[in-house]
Amino acid sequence: MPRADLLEQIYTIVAQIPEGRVTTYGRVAKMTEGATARMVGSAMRHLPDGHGLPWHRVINASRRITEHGGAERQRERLRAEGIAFEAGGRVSAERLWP
DNA sequence: ATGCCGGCTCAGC
DNA sequence: GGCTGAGCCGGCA
Repeated sequence: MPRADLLEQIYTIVAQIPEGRVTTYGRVAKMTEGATARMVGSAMRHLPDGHGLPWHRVINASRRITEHGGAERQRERLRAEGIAFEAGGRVSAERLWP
């Protein structure tokens, strides 16, 4: 599967995450045909402005926000959608999107 | 071609 | 739950 197609699949999947729900890099990766969690993370990082994708709804397998440049922004966006963080900065498992 | 690093994961302790 | 190491992927130097 060519890299461009995987990227397209990643975008399509991320675009489907409902508001107020989250999913993980690994889950998104598994829904594609061959992408790895790292590729998903990389894809999210290089998103241009105004893409409209809910990149903030993608968190790591520990159900936490991976520390990086825009981590703060991501946390705020999620909170704005009504997503609460449990002790340890974790997102409730019920918020996970299949 | 070679090597290193990444918004990651998972198996093993 | 925390720490470590491998994974064998793509992008970039």
